[in-house]
Order: sequence, then C-alpha cells, then structure tokens
Amino acid sequence: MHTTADRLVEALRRDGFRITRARRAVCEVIARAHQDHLTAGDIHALVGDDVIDLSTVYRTMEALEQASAVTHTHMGHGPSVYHLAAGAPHQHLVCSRCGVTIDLDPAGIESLLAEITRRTGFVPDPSHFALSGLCRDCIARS
Amino acid sequence: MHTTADRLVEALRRDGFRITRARRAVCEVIARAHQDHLTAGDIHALVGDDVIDLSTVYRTMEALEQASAVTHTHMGHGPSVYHLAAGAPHQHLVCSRCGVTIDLDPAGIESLLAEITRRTGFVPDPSHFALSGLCRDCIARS
DNA sequence: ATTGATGCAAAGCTTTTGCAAAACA
DNA sequence: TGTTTTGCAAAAGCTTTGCATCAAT
Repeated sequence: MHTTADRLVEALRRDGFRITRARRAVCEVIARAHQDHLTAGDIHALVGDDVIDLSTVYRTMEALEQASAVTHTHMGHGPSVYHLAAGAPHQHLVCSRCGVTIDLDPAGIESLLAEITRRTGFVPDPSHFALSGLCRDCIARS
Repeated sequence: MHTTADRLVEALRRDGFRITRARRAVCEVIARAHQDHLTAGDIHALVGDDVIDLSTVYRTMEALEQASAVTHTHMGHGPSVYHLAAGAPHQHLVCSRCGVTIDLDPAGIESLLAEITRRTGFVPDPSHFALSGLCRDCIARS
C-alpha cells in the first residue's frame, strides 16, 4: 500500500530526481495536507523552519511540478499556492472583499471553457489562476 | 471636445484629488496608449524615468482606480497591468508558453460567469485576473 | 567518483511606506 | 495658509540565484 507521500517521492524518482531528506519531508507535509492550498511559506513552516531552507522548498516544488505531481495557482495578491496534481483540476474563486477562496468543480464549466477555445483557439488552464469576485456572503452584506 | 486625458483628469478632480503635473503626465500617457495594457514600469518609462518617481506612478494609479477611471489586472507572473475602465471589461487570456495576451470579448464568457454565480453565489470579476492557458499558435507548434 | 542537491547569503522584482520638502487649492 | 502630493530612500514580500559544501547514486 502506497501513501500519498510515497507516490510523490516515486514521481520525483521517475523523473530522475534524487531522493533526499529535504524532499521526503516536503512530500510528507504536502501529502498530509492534501486538501489544502499551501504556500511555500506554509510548507516551510510545516516542515520546520530550521529543518530545511525556504529556497529548498521552492526548488522541491519546482521538481514536483516538473514531475507533474503538484501544480501551483496564482491567487492575485499574496503568494502562490501549491496543491496535488492528482484529482480533478479546479477553478479557484477568491473573494476580493473577505479573501475567502472557493474551489469550483470543473465539471460544469468545461463546456464553457470549450466555448472559449472554439472562438479563440485558446485552451484555458482554469486551475492556474484564481478568479476574483465577490462571494455570496459579501454580496449579501452590501 | 474633451480628450481622454482630460476625462481622466476630471475624474480625479471629481473625486477630490488635486491636479498636479505628475498626475497630468500620467493621464496623458495612459490616454495616449488607451488600447494597451501598461505596467507601472511602462507608465514610468513613458512619462520619463527622470520626470516623476515610480512611487508617484503607483500612487497616481491608486487615485485613478479610486476615481473609477482605470482598473488593474493581475497577469500571474510579471507585474499587474493597468487599463482604462471605460469600455467593456474583458477577460485577459495569457499564454503560459509564449506570453501573448488576448483580450476576450465579455460576450463570450457571460454565460460561463452566470453559471458560476448560479452554482456558488459567487459573482466573478473577470477583468481582475487573467486566465492562463495555451494560445492557438503554441498548441499548433506542439 | 560523479553528479546533483542543500544551505546560506544575497539579490531581483514588484509594490508599499515614512518623512521632509515642495506644490496645489 | 493649510493640506495634499512628491521625491527620495528604505523596506516589505515573494521568489530566484550563485556558490561552496555536502549527499545521493
């Protein structure tokens, strides 16, 4: 039985990366919090600020992205967030007033993304940038 | 007959901002390049690096946004871009391979946005973040 | 033994801020 | 004159990089 961390480590190995203590630690942290969106700083703190360097976190995430094991999303202001590539990619909605983020299941917007492709030839990657706006609660409050 | 620059200056005045040489210069630059997406650095260079300070550009853009005369869009990597608020807001598509940006007529995505609102109560502001993906040419090349 | 990865420190890039001097109303 | 704005310089926040040392294969 493979844990998620093991699968991440395997992905790195498969892509020719060496397996180090730092990389294993990062894999364990992001596997454990696999539902969350973690910034490089979050990952650094979870591994332990004094255990590995922040630059090593960035380099490890770069390796994991190259191995197609994780992706990152730009959230506008603030830092980018990383999440596992496994599972359906989703669109992030971020409220410009209260900052809450919502993960939108891609199922319902696929045909609409296809419409963009039909008109422009452009194939969107909805998971790479968040979509800004106002959440239901902030609208209700205004 | 009012020029676009005059209209921007008026918007500032209407909002209680003082009209200074620096602000007038910024208004003229962004009015002249009204179709383009300019970064703060672009605007600074167009006004003249030695004419006003870059921080003044940022502060002027903040004032213009408060006056609802311009908006800014996050393009992911690179700096944010500013453009006139006049005219229909549009979705920016940015190619993650070649960097080209495409302005998508909002008519093409209204149904997508309405669908998101129907499901989540979230009202997206499509002009505030770009949408990443691959452009037609980069797809053809691969 | 080779090659790749790490830590550290420094820098890059975009954006923000504090403050005294200058400009506007 | 009274307040706002500017320039300058510095810093903040995120991310990248150079390089000598260390670890993995």
